[in-house]
Amino acid sequence: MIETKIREQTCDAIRTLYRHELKPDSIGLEKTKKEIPGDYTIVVFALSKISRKLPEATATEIGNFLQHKMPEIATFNVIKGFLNLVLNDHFWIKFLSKQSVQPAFGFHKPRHERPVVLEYSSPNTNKPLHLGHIRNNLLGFSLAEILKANGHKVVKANLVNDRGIHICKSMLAYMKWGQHETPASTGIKGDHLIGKYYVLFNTNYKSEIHDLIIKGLTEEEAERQAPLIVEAQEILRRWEAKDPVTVDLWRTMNGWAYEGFDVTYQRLGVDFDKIYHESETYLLGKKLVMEGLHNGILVQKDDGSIWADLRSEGLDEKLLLRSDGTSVYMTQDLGTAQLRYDDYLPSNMIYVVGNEQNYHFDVLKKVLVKLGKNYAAHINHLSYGMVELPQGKMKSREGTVVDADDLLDEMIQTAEETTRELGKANELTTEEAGKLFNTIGLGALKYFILKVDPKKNMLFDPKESIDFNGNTGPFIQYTYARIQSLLARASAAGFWWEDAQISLNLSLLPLEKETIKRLYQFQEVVIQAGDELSPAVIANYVYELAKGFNQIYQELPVLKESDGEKVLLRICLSGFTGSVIKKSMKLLGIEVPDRM
RNA sequence: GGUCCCGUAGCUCAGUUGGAUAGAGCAACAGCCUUCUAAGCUGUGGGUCGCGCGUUCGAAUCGCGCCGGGAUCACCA
Repeated sequence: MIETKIREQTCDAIRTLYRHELKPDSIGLEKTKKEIPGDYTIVVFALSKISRKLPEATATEIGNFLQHKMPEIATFNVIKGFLNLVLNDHFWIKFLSKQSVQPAFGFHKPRHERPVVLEYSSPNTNKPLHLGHIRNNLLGFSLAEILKANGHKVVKANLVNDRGIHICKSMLAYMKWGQHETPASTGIKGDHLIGKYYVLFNTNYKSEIHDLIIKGLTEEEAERQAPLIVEAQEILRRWEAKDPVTVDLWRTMNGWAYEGFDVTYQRLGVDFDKIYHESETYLLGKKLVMEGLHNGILVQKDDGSIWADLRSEGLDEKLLLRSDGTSVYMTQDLGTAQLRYDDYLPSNMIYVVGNEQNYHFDVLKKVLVKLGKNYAAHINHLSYGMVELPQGKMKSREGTVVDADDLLDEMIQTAEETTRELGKANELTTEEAGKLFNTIGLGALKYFILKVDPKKNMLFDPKESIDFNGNTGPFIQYTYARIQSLLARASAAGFWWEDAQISLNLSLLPLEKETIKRLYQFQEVVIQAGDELSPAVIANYVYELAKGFNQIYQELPVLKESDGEKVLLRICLSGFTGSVIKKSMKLLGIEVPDRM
């Protein structure tokens, strides 16, 4: 990469001119601002201490040295302490003509090392997926693509939370009021049917609490003593005791949830290499806890409950096993971490989990360290922000959630309406049109979510449906489709961009050069997205790329250009841009249509 | 209350290993389709980067203190 070379040569310049050693990384190198002539800028303020000369003089000396040593540098200019280097067009055109045809451009060769286990999705089987889960799933899938592009082996793992008190609540409500209805008998998608009973439980539980408070109990007492919660706890005990009737219903209802989830996953276009079930990992967790107790690392209280004392590490005590011997969330997560480590010996275990669980992961790591597990250091919590509605946080129990399936339906429907209004689907078959609406609707949704920095909370307003103009998925898809149309016309005229022989002596217009430079950047953007675990880096990049291309498309003729050499250059530039758009979108899990 | 995160244009977001006059989109207004797809392009207006102090040649970016918002501190997950 040219940046590396500039850094190294700058160090060489400083060594030669000022007898001083610097590391290439310590050179302040950035892309030149748009309004100023130049491609790369070296910030020399800090170097003037070494040269003991004014910043301008230092910059000029280094500039002269670099221009002499690097044939890529055409000229340079100095503004205050900024040394702006102008690379010659030859360099950029050579890059374009060589790299545009490399299928692996921007991607790294597989590294032969231990895999990364990337956990994402991890639904609870007591309710259907909502917008928060969509963010999780899109982030997880995209990150897997990005890590693969960086040469990592990735195991996409889904840890299904299929046991616990929350499932028992849905089960209890079903036993009481279900009247043996099933997804088949009601026509309701399995996960939604279960969600219905979860809500039903909570409604009735709430009114029981209300009644008890009226009878004089405190809120806390009422929450603990309400008959429904006591019954649900009894079901959890029966389940852990493997009571056949309980296990049977549990298996049936979870099966409904899985059927429902599979449909939603498929629509979202996400998948997994490995499914873990809490019901299969909690026993290992229990075992780890018991070992810790016997080794004196954990403590047991009088009521039989088992705890980790983390007070010396700035946290509190943490329950690991209830007094009745049943497991909590942390118990199984200890087991899952161990299992995952044993299964893959991963170099890195990434958990895509919301930032509301930051404390959980602090505790998880510290407990594992206490238990002597060195792999705790490789646990990496990708803590993403909440999706908030205008009224605030979504709450399943209060019904203020944006359901995943409903949202997908709406997005696809809006895509259809918009496309028809523009009169664009007329020539397509029903099947093609359906696929296109799906591509656009999902593209809009996915891009909307992924363009935001994962770590930040984001707002979704259901009343203002997601846009299709401006900085959006469909805008980028549209740019891609335009390019494909252009290339089709080009090949009809006898030009194939893949084997275009571009003259290296052309001079570039500012718009052309800008886009070539941006294509060059793709390589570092992929690395940055991988380092930062941030699809948003890719999303913002591809938007800039598409925007820049649209400017070219609008202002410069491609096929109608009179200079044949220029036609080749622009076709090649168009084809390369299309290819990088497609790659970027693939890293986001977004498809691009050839026509729209 | 303790811990952590956030606060950039009317709205949604970029920009944060310190660098040049702080950027996009949406919304508003004004233009551009007899020429490669107008889901596009061009232009105008819109900012005490929450507030204050400090570090620095230089702060939206780093430090400290406030103000405002959120998360979490469960024998929930």
